[in-house]
Amino acid sequence: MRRTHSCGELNHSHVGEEVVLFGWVHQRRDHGGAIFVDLRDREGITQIVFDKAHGADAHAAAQDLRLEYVIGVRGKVASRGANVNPKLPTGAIEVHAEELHVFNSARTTPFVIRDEVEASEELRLRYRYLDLRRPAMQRIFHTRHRINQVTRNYLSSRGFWELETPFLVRFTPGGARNFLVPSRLHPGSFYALAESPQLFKQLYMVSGFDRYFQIVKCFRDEDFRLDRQPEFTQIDLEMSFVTREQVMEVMEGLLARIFEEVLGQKLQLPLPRLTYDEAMARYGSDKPDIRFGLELCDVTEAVKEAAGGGVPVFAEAVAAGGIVKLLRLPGGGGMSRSELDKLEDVAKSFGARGLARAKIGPDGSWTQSPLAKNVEPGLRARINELAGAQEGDVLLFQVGPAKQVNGVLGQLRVQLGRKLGLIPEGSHAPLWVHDFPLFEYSEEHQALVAAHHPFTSPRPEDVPLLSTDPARVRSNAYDLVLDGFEVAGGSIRIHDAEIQEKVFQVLGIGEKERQEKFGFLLDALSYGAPPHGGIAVGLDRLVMVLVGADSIRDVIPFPKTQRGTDLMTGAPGDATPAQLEDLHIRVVLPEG
RNA sequence: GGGGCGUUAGUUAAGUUGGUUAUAACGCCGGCCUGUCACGCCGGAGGCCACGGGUUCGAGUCCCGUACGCCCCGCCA
Repeated sequence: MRRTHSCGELNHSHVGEEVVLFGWVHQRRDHGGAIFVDLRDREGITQIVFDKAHGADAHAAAQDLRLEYVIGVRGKVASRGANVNPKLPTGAIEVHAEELHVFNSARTTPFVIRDEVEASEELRLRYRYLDLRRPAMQRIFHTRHRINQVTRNYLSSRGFWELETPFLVRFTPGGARNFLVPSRLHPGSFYALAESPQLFKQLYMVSGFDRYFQIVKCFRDEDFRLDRQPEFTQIDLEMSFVTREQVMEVMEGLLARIFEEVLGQKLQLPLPRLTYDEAMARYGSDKPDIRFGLELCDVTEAVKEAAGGGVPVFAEAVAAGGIVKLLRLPGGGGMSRSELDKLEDVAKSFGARGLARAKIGPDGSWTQSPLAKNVEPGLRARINELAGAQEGDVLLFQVGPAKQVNGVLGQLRVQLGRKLGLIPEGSHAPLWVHDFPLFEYSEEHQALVAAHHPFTSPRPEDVPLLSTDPARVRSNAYDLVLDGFEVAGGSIRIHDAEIQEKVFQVLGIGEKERQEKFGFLLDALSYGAPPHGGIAVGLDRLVMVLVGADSIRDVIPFPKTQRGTDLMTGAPGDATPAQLEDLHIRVVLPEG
């Protein structure tokens, strides 16, 4: 037997043809004289009918079929007349089996291979090859394939060359923790698995390749989140002789093509933009989900003018240089005390000390709030005015350092937006966030560190600040944000030796350290480097958002669990003493 | 490193203030059935209640610890 068609393509036009289908037994309905089998392959499901009239031997053999047997069927395509199954694309026809061949039987699977049957994720990961049989999973990876294809076609058409970079690289400090690979030939020396192709793509620009892209794995030994895995894929690109506008234009074009191809949606270009400061002020996040409102309201100035307005925590916060912001929940006054208490617990889990609140009563009075007793009417009225508070609303306050206040309210906003059903189903809202600070203060190092990486260029108008007030320098960096996820980030790099020198000074990286760590790149930049910049897309995250998956694991074929293990293969595993000896490695396990 | 939630037939879940034989659905096995399509009907098998301690006359249920899974903080230039 040789396959003539897939299980997803037969329709009325094939009626009367003899066909051969191969696939898995998806469902079996035995009516005695007739046995119906839904045959499944990658492309779809076709109903096969076994009965004595069309094939007595086949009908007899079909009685032994069980779920997930792998079979081949030869038979004639027949119309189902009025008895169509509207749920199947092939529902207008069926195949009357004349010959059945069983390629392989199958043990009873740990879970039924069907979209509606939800097994625990743990079990799905242990039997990932079975989980991947589910049509819903196959659709995801087909989508992922199409995004790859669109990306290659689009970027090639825009003059980009697909070029590769090494995974085994020299360890470079800063940034994500690297996975280390011991060198057998150089005892005591290690490669690092590349956390990104960053330095190599810049070298391609120095080499004159002009426009590079790559769909590439990156490795980062950091803790996991629902959108973070230790190995993930980037669509990485870099361009010579461009401004950030040109990089953004290419990226927007790519995203628009992907939206059109995958969702059939036209994307309105150019995309909206927010500065980092604006994003933090209005949404409390540098990756805001702008599919819904519920914006934060800053009342710091009003509190300052009123000298705390009789509320001790307000007064303390502004005296210490902190801020006061609130989230107004329209109609939130209907929430019960315990609901609000739960919200306070949520806020605490985000690092808040508490969650002061006020329900708005008639005439703008505040009720059910410790604030209500203390607050001066003048400040209360001003805050109500700034927040647009109406009777029946509830105001949720955070006071303290800006970073904490924005962090807590920003996360609370997302949680509430989801809980209150403010996010329109199936909608997407991409935007740019730009003008990030070039440096940020690291508590750990008690010093300014690069917010992006040390080769990110400052905004030209901020260059003078490098010597006077480096903390205020904004960068030529930009993130593409989609529905609350950072799906791409990039920057225009420094190609001017003088500016690079100043950045290193701010970062406290001396001559010796530079040569040691980045010498090859600095050398390269000194031999005639074009102005250049680029961006890298987190492909897994993008796919996750576009297909509506709950986690990045659903769009990676063989992902790791949160503790970094592969439940199917058992990785990571032990090394043999001989392997360790070869690598000149001795294992010292932690105590206990 | 820290916080939270979970773990009961093959699977997904229920299991009351601690109380006799731990339920259901799907799956599995056997039988019947020629128009089902989440087929239907009849019958059956299937349990170290994650693991280890403890409290108690008595623990799936209460307490402590461990393992595993998930979510979050830190971390992710």
